[in-house]
Order: sequence, then structure tokens, then C-alpha cells
Amino acid sequence: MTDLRAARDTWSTANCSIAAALDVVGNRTTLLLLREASLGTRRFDDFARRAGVSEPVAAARLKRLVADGLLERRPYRQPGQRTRDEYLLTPKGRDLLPVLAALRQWGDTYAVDEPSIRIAHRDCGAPVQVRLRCDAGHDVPADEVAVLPGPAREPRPAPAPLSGAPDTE
Amino acid sequence: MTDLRAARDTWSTANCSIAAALDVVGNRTTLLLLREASLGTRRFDDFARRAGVSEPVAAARLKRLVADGLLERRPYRQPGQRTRDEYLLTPKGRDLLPVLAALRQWGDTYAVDEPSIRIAHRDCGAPVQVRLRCDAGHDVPADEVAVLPGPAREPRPAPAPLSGAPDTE
DNA sequence: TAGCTGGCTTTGGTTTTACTAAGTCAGCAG
DNA sequence: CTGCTGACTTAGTAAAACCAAAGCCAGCTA
Repeated sequence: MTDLRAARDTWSTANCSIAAALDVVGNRTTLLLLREASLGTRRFDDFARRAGVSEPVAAARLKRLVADGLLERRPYRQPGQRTRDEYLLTPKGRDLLPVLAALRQWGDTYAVDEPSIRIAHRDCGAPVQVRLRCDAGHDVPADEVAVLPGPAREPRPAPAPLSGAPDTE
Repeated sequence: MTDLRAARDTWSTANCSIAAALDVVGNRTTLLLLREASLGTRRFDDFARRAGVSEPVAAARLKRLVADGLLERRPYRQPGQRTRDEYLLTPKGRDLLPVLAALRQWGDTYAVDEPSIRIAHRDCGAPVQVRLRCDAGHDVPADEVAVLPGPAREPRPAPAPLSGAPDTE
């Protein structure tokens, strides 16, 4: 009983992927900057203004995002202009798009009257949604999700997370 | 030109669903507590310990989550024990599961050696993934997502966000 | 060569967030 | 009616994040 609780505490905290992801993108301004990057913003002052953060903060966060490999900083030049630096999403950064899309979807549903942005499939124009899907091809509603220990651990005795009795004591 | 930029600044910031969602869940500890709730944690001290935050912080955040309607606080009692309070995910809170799943998926890929948890479809046992899908039924890779202004606005002249020239100047 | 502009950095101060340690309160066990 | 335990709250402090204002530097333009 206590063993189970201890094990649970361990796999909640130790190398949890969510916690690890949050170490990189776990604050508001970082996600707002990534939102901007995903919308095509490239230049420093556009990032700062559109994300609504001060320049020092934008500088620090962008630097961090480059160091973490989510953005790439690259010189470019437009004809008749001097060389500038731009920030572009890397594949690693682009893979956070589902996170942004999931946040947007939730915000559309619960936190905002009328969404200011839609996302669509470029090739067919249809609206894009975030879905949970299992490898067998089923759409998985939130209440049909089961949580299991990772590859290296024993299966949990009581796997149903969203129903049943509390899991301690 | 300046009009376009001004419009863009407006719909980036004003009633953006992502920013609105981040006002509710835009910090690390809130998301860790929601992770715990989604894993079946119900009791105060389990939340605090498993999320790795101090009790005052857990108390404040849980209170906020209840006020925001993501968790419900409910008395319960186990046989032979006194009455206690437990925290349960509401449907509104459960709808954040895709956000957590997307974070987990990204963390599994980029930030962690071996994930400590898997999620599966309860009915068929197959692993669950987060996907972007359009209403026409296509899987949409990150680089095929197009961004469009919301229902109440004019279409954007240059909708391609992840390729092409910078969108200002 | 002097000015302008983009892209930052520095400075100084405020707010938010978090931690530890200790205290409170309710109710069941003895 | 005393103690114990779970569930918090309070107090005091430290650290992080953020902001506004100002400064700095490079490289085109004139």
C-alpha cells in the first residue's frame, strides 16, 4: 500500500515528460512568443510588441528559445536594406504546435467569446482540430484515456484514473 | 501596409484564445496539479507532494482552479474515517487533457530519455497520441497548417505562416 | 561623416511566485 | 476530554519575472 504510493510519487515527479516540457515552455511569455513564431513573426520588435512583453524580456526569452533549439536565429536581408536577424521555428519548435493548438481550442471553447484566429488545413481549407487518437485508429474522448506506467515499470494495479475510489490510504 | 501590421498586432493580442487560456493555466504549477488530477490524485497533501510544490502554493492554486471551474471540491468519506474534501476534474478541466497530452508527447520526444508514463485507449489498449486533424478527415502535419483571421474579420492577404518572406516592412 | 533605425542591453524598481516553519481547526480514537 | 491526523492558513523571506526608460552599436542613407 505504502509501496504503491511511493512508486506513484516517484513516477509522478521523476523524469515526467510533462514536467520536462514545462521546464522549456512552462511560462506564459515563452508560449506567447512561440505563438507569434507559429504565426509567421520573425523580427525582434514584432515579437516583443505582438506578444505584449517588454524588450528585455523578449530578448532573454528569445535567447533561451534559441539555446533550447526551438528557434533558429538567422541573418537575412531584404533588397535595398541592411542585414538583419530573424527567428525561425525549428522542427523541434514546430512540434509544439499541437500544444498551442490545444490551448487555442480550449480557449475558444471556454475563455473567449469570439476567436480572433482560425486554423485550417492548407491543402483543403477545412478547420483543424486537436484530437486524441489511439494507434488502432479510434478517436479517444478524454474519459476513455487510461494511464499506464512507462515501458520500464510494472503495470499499475488500478489503472482507471478518472473514476473509482481515491488512490491512497 | 501599416494597416495590415496594425490589424495583425490587434488580432495577435486582443481576445486571443491562447492568451486567454494561459491566463488560467499559464504557469507550471497549475499544469502540474492538473496532471495530478488527471492521474487520479484527489487529496490535498497528495497534490502538494506529487506536484512537488509547497502546501501554501498547492492551497492557493487548488482554490484558483476550483474558482475557475476546472476542479470541483467535494466532501467524501471512506468507511470508518472522517469526512474529507477531495478535488475532482470537471468536464471543463478534463478538456485540458489534450494540452497535457501534447506536452507529454513533446517531452517524450525531446526532453526525456525514457517516459515514465504511457497513455492508452481504455477500450482497446492501444497507445494514444495527439493529432491535428481537419474536418475533412485528413491528418494535418504541422507544416500544412494555415492561419486565418477569425469569423468576424477579413481574410489575410498572405496566409502562409511557415514559409515565404517576413510579414512586415 | 552625420543621422537614422533595428536590434538589442543596462539600470533600477515593482510584482509575482515560491519556500520554510509554525500555527489553526475539525473530528474521530481512545 | 485529550491527543492525533488531514487539511489547510499565516508569517516572514528569498528568488524570479516583469516593466519603463535610457543607452549602445552597426550599417545603410544622404
